[in-house]
Amino acid sequence: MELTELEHVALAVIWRDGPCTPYHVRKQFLDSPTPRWSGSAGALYPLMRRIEEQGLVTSQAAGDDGRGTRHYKVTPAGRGALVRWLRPPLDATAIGPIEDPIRTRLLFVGALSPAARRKFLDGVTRQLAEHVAELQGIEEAMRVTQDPLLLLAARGSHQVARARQRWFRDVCATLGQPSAAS
Amino acid sequence: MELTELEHVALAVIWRDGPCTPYHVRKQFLDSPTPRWSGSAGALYPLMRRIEEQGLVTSQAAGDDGRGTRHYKVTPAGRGALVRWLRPPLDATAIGPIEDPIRTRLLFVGALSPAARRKFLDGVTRQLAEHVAELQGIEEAMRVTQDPLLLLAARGSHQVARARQRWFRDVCATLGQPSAAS
DNA sequence: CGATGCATGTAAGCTGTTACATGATTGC
DNA sequence: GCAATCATGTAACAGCTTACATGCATCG
Repeated sequence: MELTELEHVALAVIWRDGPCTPYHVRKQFLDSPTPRWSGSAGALYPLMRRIEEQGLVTSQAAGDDGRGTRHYKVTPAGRGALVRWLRPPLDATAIGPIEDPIRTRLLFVGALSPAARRKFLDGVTRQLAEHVAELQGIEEAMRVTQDPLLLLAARGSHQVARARQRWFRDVCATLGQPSAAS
Repeated sequence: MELTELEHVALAVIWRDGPCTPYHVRKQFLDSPTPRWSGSAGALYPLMRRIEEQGLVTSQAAGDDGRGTRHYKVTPAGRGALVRWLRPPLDATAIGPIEDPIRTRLLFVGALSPAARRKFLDGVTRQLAEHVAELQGIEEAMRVTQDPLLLLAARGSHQVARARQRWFRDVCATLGQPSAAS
């Protein structure tokens, strides 16, 4: 009966975007600038039937549509589940440490020759710079949409990416000079 | 033939910690301060047999052990796979945007009443402060171990967490002044 | 010598992905 | 009217987790 993160987010999208189709929900994931889920049909169509069986949403056939499209909206019970999801204290996995594949790889740079290690540091520095620039662009774009929540979210990913970039500069400074540490 | 992230990390641990047992590898995940995988036996025992079949590691029975313990070490081919994993350009999922469940939830705070929204902002602020303090403690602990890579990694999670905390202060300022006194 | 924890391993299940199939709609 | 895309859906699989089973070791 416990909902997964994806189920919660799908429920939240249905709440926010009124009666809407499974495809609309999918598109939120497909179009997300910071994709965490693929928005695959194989995940979402069964998911929406599942939460309907649990009484969190109801659906209604779209009369004029020949392919059996159904429009979903949240029930009071679904609204309750949504509010519980947002009510502190948030569970540890929501607050907890964020995974960072670069940090993971860094632990094993000892496997590289000095030359390869320098290439690693330089390459990642460059890729991080590109990544930060991209997120900055997204933030600009969100500023135009006038949606304060989307803008705040975009600022979040941008700022976290910049912190990561600053951290990696530190890493380069520490590892770049051989025997600078002791 | 393409290795997953967990397979790569396990391979890297075997490289770093010399001939070692599956249980040793498991423990690295079990004891990690920033856990991404559970270190479950069900994942790791089959995994290590799998990468042995691929010729990335070899194993050898520990003579004096009655339970068939085997010690694994990486082969030249495994070393090659490890180096390829670390060679830029890193794939997009390694560089790309970091997921943040708080950011996700923020998009739907509109579902909350003003009072509940205030509780959300205050509660998350407090939880983030605790989280940052914990990561700071881990960084201090790593400073003592004298391992520069572990220290850099701990600094990374700490600094990213602080950036997230600063961002959330911005969020609070934008969405309504919380009673943030602490 | 019995309880507790260390260590190896398996079975089943959950969650989501990729790939495919198919019908409806739209644009040229 | 035909191709491209929109939209719905299913089947098979991948990757990991939880829960269990079991043998060895250690310490009171």
